Order: sequence, then C-alpha cells, then structure tokens
Amino acid sequence: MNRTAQREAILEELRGVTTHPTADELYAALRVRMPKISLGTVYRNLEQLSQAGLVRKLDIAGKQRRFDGDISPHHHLRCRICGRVRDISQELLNKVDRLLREAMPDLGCDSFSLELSGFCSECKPENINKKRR
Amino acid sequence: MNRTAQREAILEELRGVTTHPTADELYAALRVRMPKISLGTVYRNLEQLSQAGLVRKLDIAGKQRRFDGDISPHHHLRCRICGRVRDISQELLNKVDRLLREAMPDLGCDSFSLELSGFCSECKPENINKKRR
DNA sequence: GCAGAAAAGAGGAATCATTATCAATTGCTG
DNA sequence: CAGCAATTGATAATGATTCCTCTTTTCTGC
Repeated sequence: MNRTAQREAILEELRGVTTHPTADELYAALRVRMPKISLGTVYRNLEQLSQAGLVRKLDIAGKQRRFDGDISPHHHLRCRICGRVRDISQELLNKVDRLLREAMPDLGCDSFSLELSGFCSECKPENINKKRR
Repeated sequence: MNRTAQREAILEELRGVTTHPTADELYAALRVRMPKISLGTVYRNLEQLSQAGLVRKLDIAGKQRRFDGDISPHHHLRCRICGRVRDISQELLNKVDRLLREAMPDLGCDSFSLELSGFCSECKPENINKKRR
C-alpha cells in the first residue's frame, strides 16, 4: 500500500475525531484542506484502510456506513433517531460480553460483536414530538 | 386503512414465515400467487403496516431492510456473513436487558433495543474460507 | 535523478435499495 | 349506485456506494 497525501489526510482526519463519521462527512471535512479530493477516493481508502486493519468499518444499522479511527476493541450505541454513534464503556461491555458468552456458547468466543440501538441524549423521550421520520 | 387483497397477502405471507424477509424476498414470494403485484406496493404496505404496529420494521445493519411479522417484544441476531436474522431467546435477553438498564440508567428504561451481530450456524468459523465478501 | 511498472487519483457512469409520482382502479359510505 | 378518498402498478427519481477509464503519482532499482 503506497503512501499518498489523500490516504494520510483521510486517516488523520478520522483519527482526529470521535464522531464515527460517514464517508461523505469525511469528504466534506477533507475538502477544506484538499479541495480536489474525490468522494470515490474517500470510499476506496476507507475500504483499504479497514482491510489493512488501520480503521474500523462499523457494521451497524442506518443507511450510511460509518467509520472509526479507534481500532481498539469496543462497542457502539447508535441513536435510533439521529443516527449518531457513540462509544460505550468497556466495563459495561465486559459484563454483557461475559453474559452472552455463557448463554450462547455455540457462537464461539470471539465471533460476535454487540450493537445497541437507543436514544442518545439529544433525542431522549422529551423530544418525542420530533419522532416523525 | 382500507382492506385490499395485496395488503392482506403481504401480512399473511410475512406472518407465515420466520425468516425476517426483505421487501424483495416478500415480493418474490407474493408474485407466485399474485403475479401483478408491484414492488412499490410491497414497500408501501410494509411501511404502513409497521406504522400501524401490525408488523415490525427491523432496524438492523445490512443493506436491505428486513421485516418481522412477530410484533411481540424480542430481539435479533444477525449473521455478519450472510445477513440472515434469527430471533434470540427471551430469557437471555432478560438478563442482558437487566444488566444494561442498571448500567445505563440515563437512557431510560424502555428506550433501547439490543442487536447482536455474529455468526449463524451456517457461517461458523469452519467456513472461514468463505469470508471474502 | 530517471525510466518503467504498479498503485492510486479524479470524475463520472452504473448499480442497488428505497421512495416518490401519477394516471388508472378499487373500496367504502351514504 | 355515485362520489371520493385510498390504493395500485408502472416507472422515474433519489441517495449511498461501487465501478470504470483515463491520468497522475509513487516506488524501485539503476
């Protein structure tokens, strides 16, 4: 895998952010400093970087794929309303993980990951009037 | 909401199956007995039926949306490889649920649902050679 | 530093799932 | 049964992502 300015900018941008951005969010951010970069390049590199294990492609619900520059093992909470994705605490996950592994031994110990979907703080039940899609 | 043959066929088909089908899987199945039904009708009705609470629109990862004729509260395991979705046991979920509610009280008691993503029996690690997307 | 090969880029077309549009048909209410 | 709203089928539009093709850049050994 060659070194290119675009690839480095993408990786740097993704690592500098904790919002689990989509490809087009990254694209928008990158255009500021690199106006000629193309969206295809962003997609292509995110794919390659995730194949190489340098970034994580999140396999969660929502119509746009999201990416994470933090490749340490952790899990995510996705807001059902706005689609934002946040990390969830490792200590909680450890507990859930233990429980799941006990209960579903047939799945193999490291063969599943957990996804939660719920409301984030901005979309709590108070704002239920905004629920119309 | 008027009664139409198409709507009833869709509901009946979805209820008669435990596979959490996608709109086009339903469409294919429905064409057998109703060859003129259109895919748009299937989508439109699934949406209305889910708004009316008669079916469940599953909010899970994967590029195609899936639907469930079983609206009783339960959760799902999606195979990361083949995309098939299976119900997971209520007793396991009760445990996980309790744990999550304790650990994340700020989310509100009934404001989140759980999604697991892992390997189903057909896609277990033995078949790891098929892992290429 | 330079040639040649391999990798990667830009920009646009193609694809796939889903949603929207619209004229024609159907179901419901009186 | 008439009138009107809801629904349908067919097709076009949309949005995210992938593919293509052509040009540019990077790398490697000289």
